[in-house]
Amino acid sequence: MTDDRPRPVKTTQTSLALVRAVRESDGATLSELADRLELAKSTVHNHLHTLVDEGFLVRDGDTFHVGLQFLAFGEHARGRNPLYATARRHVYSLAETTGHEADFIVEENGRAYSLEYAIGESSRRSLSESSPFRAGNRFYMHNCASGKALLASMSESRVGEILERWGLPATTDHTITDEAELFDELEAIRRRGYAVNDEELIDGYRSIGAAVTDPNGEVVGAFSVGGPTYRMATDESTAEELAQLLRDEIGSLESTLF
Amino acid sequence: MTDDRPRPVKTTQTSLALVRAVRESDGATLSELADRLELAKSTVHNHLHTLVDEGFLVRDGDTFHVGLQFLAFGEHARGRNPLYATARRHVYSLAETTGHEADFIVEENGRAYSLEYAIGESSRRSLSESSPFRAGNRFYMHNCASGKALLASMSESRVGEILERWGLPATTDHTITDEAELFDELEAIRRRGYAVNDEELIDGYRSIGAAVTDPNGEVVGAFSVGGPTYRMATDESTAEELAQLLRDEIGSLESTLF
DNA sequence: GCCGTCCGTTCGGAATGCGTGAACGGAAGA
DNA sequence: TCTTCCGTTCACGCATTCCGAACGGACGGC
Repeated sequence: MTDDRPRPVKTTQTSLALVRAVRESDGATLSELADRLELAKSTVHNHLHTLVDEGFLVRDGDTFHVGLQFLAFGEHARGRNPLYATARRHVYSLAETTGHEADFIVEENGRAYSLEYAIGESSRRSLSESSPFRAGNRFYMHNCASGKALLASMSESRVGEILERWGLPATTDHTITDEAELFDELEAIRRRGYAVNDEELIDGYRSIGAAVTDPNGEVVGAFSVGGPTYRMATDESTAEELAQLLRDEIGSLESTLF
Repeated sequence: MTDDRPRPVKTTQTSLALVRAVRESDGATLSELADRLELAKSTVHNHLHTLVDEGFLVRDGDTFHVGLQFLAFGEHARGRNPLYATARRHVYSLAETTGHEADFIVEENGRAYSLEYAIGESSRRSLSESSPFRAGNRFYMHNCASGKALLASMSESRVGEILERWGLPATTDHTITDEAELFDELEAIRRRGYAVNDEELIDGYRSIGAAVTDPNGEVVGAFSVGGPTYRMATDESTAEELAQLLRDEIGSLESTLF
């Protein structure tokens, strides 16, 4: 049900598809991309060269990479969020005090974007920095802890819009794919005060999240703390303990900003 | 002399021009953009909607903003640089010990991109965070300290290529616009061991920079430290002092990485 | 309460410029 | 040397983009 309301600009779409493909394969050659997207080499050629010219791709020998030009736009978008400067410090603080992975997430267009991500010392050593998480990551709202925390604080109609737009795609066997089940879960989150993600996003990854609301009661973002299942106990007391840390951090943020 | 070698994809160019315009005006409406780029409203309409659909723009009421989607690409590009993770810590360290602004810069396609930027406590208070600098910023090589430090460590032919591609545009009265003068300056930098930027980029801004080279002697990046002229003395001893700090930091980085 | 003006949106039509495929040249590797 | 891969070039035909005019809704002045 992804109706392209107005007439989409196909040329732009293919250019962007190329950029996306370059990122996904972490560098690709012209022929690889032509095969992958089923386009003529000459077509890809023209697109790649204009993208390089614009600074959005870089050529290194015969392989193309994502250009640093993106960084300025990304930083601009991130910096526009009034919470970012403050929230990032709390992410670092959370990562340090818990030793787990922490991030701050906001909603945009029905998707959850990580604005800052950090990993605690203890986890960093064992993971050797190989976490799939990183600032800028985009998630669905229904299968990550922060996303669910955000949804739980939204109006039912807003949640409905988001579900209609993005559905409930599954990424693991534990992902909630039933709408009624999700609404029950959101109710539980509101009661509990925090959200739990138990391998719903990635197998072997568990996390808990809590939302930040502004004085008008609008949700403006969410923090989460998580890690591999063997390091994140399931019992309620540990969860409560982490949730308390989240709440403290959020309280401190809210008192400085609002 | 910006010859578009192959046939540029004009549609992609206008899409990107729109994104750029949105960023420059920090949010813009459809009509504003149509006026600005001299395009029909319907054309802009189609472009904006596909860009929103792809997540590269967001719509907030009637104004469009740069989307968070850029962040993932930017972080990806930045993370590809093998020095980044280490260099960023040194940027923070430099900002803290000097109290000034510090950044780490790399060259891509003949331009200098800031990968990380930080501002020392003492400066932050007085500037109230209003610095024009930020990670992702793109500079010309010839009018910033790090850029000149990079050029000074490159082969003459490489420098020639860059100058041919980008020229020597002036941003202040102090910008070096003469090629011979620039080469003299680069010679002086090599002799001195560090580069100085005295209001060549922005009026009232002074900085010094030094390059990082890998074991093969290739330049891989540069650090710089700077601030408003009233806080950055011109006398050689202060410059030498800061240069020494830069050298120490670079030495420490090189010993951990190489 | 009405008209003027602004916004974004829609749609048919027309020319532009995008996409193709075949041919070229150059760099490796067999 | 011959093969095979790469990226590059070019002329052609048609899909697509771009336009302009018309529409509908929101706002504000008169």
